[in-house]
Amino acid sequence: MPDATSASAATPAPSDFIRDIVAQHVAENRYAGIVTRFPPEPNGYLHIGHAKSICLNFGIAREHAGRCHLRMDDTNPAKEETEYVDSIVADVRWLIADWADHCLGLKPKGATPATQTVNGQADFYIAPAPRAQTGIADSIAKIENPKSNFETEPFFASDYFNELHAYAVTLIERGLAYVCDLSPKETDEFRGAPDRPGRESPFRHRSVAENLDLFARMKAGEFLDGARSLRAKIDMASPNVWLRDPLLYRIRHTAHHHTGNAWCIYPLYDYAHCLSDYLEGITHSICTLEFVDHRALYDWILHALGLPRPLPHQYEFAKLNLGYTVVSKRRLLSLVQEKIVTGWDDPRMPTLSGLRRRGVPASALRRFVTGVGVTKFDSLTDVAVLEHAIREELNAAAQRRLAVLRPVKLVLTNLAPDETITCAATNDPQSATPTTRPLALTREVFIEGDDFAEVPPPKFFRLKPGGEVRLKYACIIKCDEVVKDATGHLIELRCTAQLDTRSGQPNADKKVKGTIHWVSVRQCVEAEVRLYDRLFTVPEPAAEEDFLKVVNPKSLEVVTAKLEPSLATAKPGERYQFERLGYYTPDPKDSTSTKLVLNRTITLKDHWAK
RNA sequence: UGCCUGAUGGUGUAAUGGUAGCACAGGCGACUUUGACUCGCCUAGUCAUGGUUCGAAUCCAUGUCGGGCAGCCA
Repeated sequence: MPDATSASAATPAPSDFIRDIVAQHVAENRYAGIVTRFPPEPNGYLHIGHAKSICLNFGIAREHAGRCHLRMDDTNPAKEETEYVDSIVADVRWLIADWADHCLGLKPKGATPATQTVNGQADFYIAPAPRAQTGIADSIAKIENPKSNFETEPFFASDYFNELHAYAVTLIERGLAYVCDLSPKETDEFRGAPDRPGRESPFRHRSVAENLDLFARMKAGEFLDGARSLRAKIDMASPNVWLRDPLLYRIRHTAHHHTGNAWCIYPLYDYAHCLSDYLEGITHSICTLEFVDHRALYDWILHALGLPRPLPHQYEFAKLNLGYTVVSKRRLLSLVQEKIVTGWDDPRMPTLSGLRRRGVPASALRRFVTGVGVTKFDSLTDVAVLEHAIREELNAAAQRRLAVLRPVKLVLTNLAPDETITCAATNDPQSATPTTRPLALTREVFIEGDDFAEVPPPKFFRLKPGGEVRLKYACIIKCDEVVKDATGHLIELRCTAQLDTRSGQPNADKKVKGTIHWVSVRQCVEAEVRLYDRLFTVPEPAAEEDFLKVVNPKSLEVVTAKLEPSLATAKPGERYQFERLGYYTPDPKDSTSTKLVLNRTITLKDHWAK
């Protein structure tokens, strides 16, 4: 199987109960090929919970040389917008890049299902854009650039409205669906309760001819919203409430983002989803646990139609719950509206766009969700697992740099004011063939405020009065004097540099307990650095009565940092490890060539801090 | 007092009738010009009670606890 990343090449293919089922089907030759789908509703931004689903669906497609269709589940005209379609495509593209983009199933722009004959029976089918012809990378590029005349696009459930309508007519003709005049409120009352059977609608036994006529008039726009609906005729006494004559179509005189004003009746999820899967030739329709009860309806609709091709099946897994985070759309929205964050892509948000902006690599998200596994157990995953995955990826990929967040001036009294000593700093210590860059040591440097303590706590092995530490990549220094102003505030530290302890010098091997980072006062650059922390103070903010009350007031701290000069040209997309501090990346929105703005993706692990 | 679904260390997840393992977190130590990384060691678990079996996390029964379901949302 194709695999571009070395990290995942070393990782064995994941195994879980759904993959076991798929493998079984492959062994049995049940389908011609494996086709999954990721079907978001374009009414919000994708978040880390979606990442689990995306990686599962694309992962399975990838492991079986199959396809995963990206489909907009857009059957509700009132809630969906084109703006979201674009962000969803971009987020999915980013998450699967260099991993499963060869499995991304798209369709020719504007394509709708075609009629075909299977075993002498009429059938509808929508073919994906051929891989060889369009070239995934090419088609994606065009999708991402709306100015170009692209020829592929995601699948849209709304592209199937004609076929869905035809299927509904078939259901009516078979006496399996009827037009119901009950109001929404009455429908509710007639449905009964989980422990109490429902009652049949008085309109349940209309003739086929009357149902056909009424349904046609619904479509023609003769009735008001909610005045009538199309219902499946199943069983009002079923213990499964979703089988109590569920609604198939509702009337909505509302324009749709994709079909405009072509329709005033719109199919509901349960009706549209199984058939969309069928039309696209999906084999494994994987969704979350809340749809378990809907599976009987999924199967009922497909079987009621007597469709000629192999039917898709639905499988359910538990969605991701992550400690210290919320993902529900309502809560995410209120974080934005209450201005607790700056937007959907605020680096503290668990949205894919927020995580991306924060500097989290897509590979880290994939590593994370793979590690979490796929089960039916409703669990709460420790954020530490996510953080670990991020550090793993970044440790291997990020260039090392020196930066000081909270500068304290330090004077090397035995260096002349204009003297510079060039040191070699390692860029990539994890590499088999590390490279270096020059760093200038000067008389005045900045060190981290945290790295000096006038009254050191026990086991403090950084700088203290009379103590020695190594300046990373330079030499050992000794703190001779602490200079303070009249109010007792620290002005500067006066130290002696032991130049013969530099690399290559006679005493290079001299050991000291601590090594600290630094930047030259004369040669550094300044930057705004945004220090992010978790957004909430409790592991399960969604369980709070008011989750806004447990927002972490210190989730963002902004500092003006001093950076080594090589960082002056840092560009968005680049990721650095500031030694002894953490991983940082230029903010793609706010960082400019004249004003550097960096986001802290994550700190380094720090046992000492505990 | 309905239906569906689940329960393995602190957390997540393996073991599909045959040695309860892995990862994260935590602890101790080694290494270290990053208190990082890496490496070694350690802590800690089968919801309960019965049953079947030579043998049960696994199969059966009962119970307990958790999650989901009664939108013309998805």
